[in-house]
Amino acid sequence: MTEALGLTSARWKVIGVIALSNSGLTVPGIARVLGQSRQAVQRITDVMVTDGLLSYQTNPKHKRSVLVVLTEEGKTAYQALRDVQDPWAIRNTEDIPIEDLDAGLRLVHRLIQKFDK
Amino acid sequence: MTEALGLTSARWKVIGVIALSNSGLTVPGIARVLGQSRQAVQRITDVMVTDGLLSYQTNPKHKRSVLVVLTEEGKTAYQALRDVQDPWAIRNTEDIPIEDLDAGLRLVHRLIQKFDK
DNA sequence: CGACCTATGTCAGCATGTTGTCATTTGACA
DNA sequence: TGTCAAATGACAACATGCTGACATAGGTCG
Repeated sequence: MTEALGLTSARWKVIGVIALSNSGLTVPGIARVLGQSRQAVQRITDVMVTDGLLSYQTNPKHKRSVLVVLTEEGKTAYQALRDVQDPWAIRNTEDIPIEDLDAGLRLVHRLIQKFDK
Repeated sequence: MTEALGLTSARWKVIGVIALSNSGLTVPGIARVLGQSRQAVQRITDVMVTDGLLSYQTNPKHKRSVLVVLTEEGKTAYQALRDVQDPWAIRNTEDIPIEDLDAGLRLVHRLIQKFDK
């Protein structure tokens, strides 16, 4: 799904997190949201900045830890992604009772919470 | 969980597949069961043979594609794994109604089947 | 039997993720 | 204000996975 847009799943995740934030996130911040190491995120964002999807912005609250924001190209990619993914998600779930999906989601959350302990 | 046994999750997966087979599997066969590339499995099994967990056995049905079998050390590791994982699985699910777990499993299977289409 | 497609082994390059280490910046606290 | 722990950046080593490519073995069909 991401391939047609020139993205990969890892970049998709990063774009998604940033798109849902208001004023940009630091690299370690993105890592915390994704539950990944900051080093892994750093590598991805560096490449994405090179590719023009993201840009680093001065962080008024921290001298070294810059904020990661979407460029116009990044925002376009995010929207293109949504235009593909949303219909896909609907297509694959529309014939399943909402109660079933909800119960499944609650079960998964419950298990995750147990595993984190 | 695997770390204490000197294993990794990738090796765990391979051992599990082989343990459930009767007379050994070929590398591409393991890959098909796991839904992974044969190259990825080949790399893992090569290391595991070096480490003494697996051994390659002549395949009467194929000159080049050998069978992968568990060594005694491999069987011991598998059992040690089960001794840790089974209680863990029970511990994390015993207070959840079996109907809920079953419904969740059916939902996941249903979604996977949709995604595969 | 020979041609041809498929399966397999093998090597290479790449993407994604982890952990460990060390220097530097931040921020809280005595 | 000085100290010190936590957070961050940066680099390295490694594990796991993918795809592509090429040669060889297996099996089917004319």
